[in-house]
Amino acid sequence: MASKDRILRLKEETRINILEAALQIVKEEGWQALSMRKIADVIEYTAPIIYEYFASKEAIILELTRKGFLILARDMEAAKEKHHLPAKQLEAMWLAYWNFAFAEKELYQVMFGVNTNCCELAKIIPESEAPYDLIAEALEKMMTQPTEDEVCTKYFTFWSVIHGLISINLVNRGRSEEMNHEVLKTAITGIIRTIND
Amino acid sequence: MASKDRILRLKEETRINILEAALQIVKEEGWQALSMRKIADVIEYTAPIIYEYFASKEAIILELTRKGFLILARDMEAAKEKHHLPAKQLEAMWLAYWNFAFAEKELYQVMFGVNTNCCELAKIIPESEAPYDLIAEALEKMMTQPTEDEVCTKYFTFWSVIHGLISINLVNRGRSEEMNHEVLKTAITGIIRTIND
DNA sequence: TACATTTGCTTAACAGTGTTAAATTATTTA
DNA sequence: TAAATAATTTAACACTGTTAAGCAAATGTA
Repeated sequence: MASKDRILRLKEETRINILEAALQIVKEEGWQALSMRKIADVIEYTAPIIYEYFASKEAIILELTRKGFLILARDMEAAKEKHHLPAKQLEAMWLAYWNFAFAEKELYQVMFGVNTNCCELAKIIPESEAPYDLIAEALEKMMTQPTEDEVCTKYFTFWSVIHGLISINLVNRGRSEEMNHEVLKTAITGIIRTIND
Repeated sequence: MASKDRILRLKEETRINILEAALQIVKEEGWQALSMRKIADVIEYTAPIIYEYFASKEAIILELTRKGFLILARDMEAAKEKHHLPAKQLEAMWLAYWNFAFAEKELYQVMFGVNTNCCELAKIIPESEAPYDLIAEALEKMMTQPTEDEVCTKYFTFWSVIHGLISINLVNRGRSEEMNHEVLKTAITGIIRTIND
């Protein structure tokens, strides 16, 4: 009964088609536009048959998330293998991580909970620039020859660490209080040390 | 006609009620559970009257976002005023920022695009731990006396900077390529310097 | 070949969403 | 009191995820 195999192969194929269709829609219109009926449209079926392959929309998203982690791991491993010095390996792996985030930004978004809906905030909400102004003022006083560019760079360095740590804590909550404190301290003193340097 | 004033005051009041109801629902059930009909239930009206006060659900969310930025700015200003040394001011302001994020985590989420849906990822997707394993291995080789705790701390320090910078770039896209590179380099070399220190 | 059964797929439906228009009720004005 | 205006609701539309019922084609069995 080789026809059984053929049918199983076909089923596996539409499973893949569903995932590909979903990712295609997300890449074209964003996560919020993803719907079961749209996926069905792309694979030229009606919505209910998707449930023969996935328990829910959530399950499809989860599978894409899993695929994302597999690609990320593959990229980081490849980067690691190109070097022998641990320090170089570190640098290469984080660069691979960085590149992955932008090459597969839709996957990165769902893997680490990054919403892109609220872009161009400053134009709609002017108040959103207050934090920058406050920090920039202090930074300028600390620098011997402050330039707009340098202040901005330092600001983003600080902001990145802190926002990153907050995001990580909010998304997969937990971590010990001490570790957070340690991370913050290490990062902030490390960055402050690089001012006028 | 003082009754005009009274009516205007009442209208202003239900406007506030709508915003408070929305925030209440979000705090109790999360952003994804927020709906116009639920808001209407809380303020004891039917959904359509909300449109007399806000053009859309999006507008309500935007107003809450704005309120969030106002609170954040107030907190940071208060922190700044308590110190004179710019370095101390910086530290205090970032701490205020940090505290705000957890005190008003729902507001922080919508202000900076942090999704909390995908928590406890490691339990559902084991592959999500691969990046940690890869990085940890390299970190251990670099440390003279590596402990699990220390490796973890360093990992999170790195991850925070990079994820933070990525998030910021994805959410309000833009920034110059050079600045990103500069921020990354500054942060990474700064952190590496603190290893075995 | 003829019938029964399973499979693949679709249509219809339910409960929910944001949003709008029409209908209704209450309030104010003349 | 009657007319006009404002406040509020009901009904509806187009969408969402999801489930159950129906149908039609392929398959298994006699």
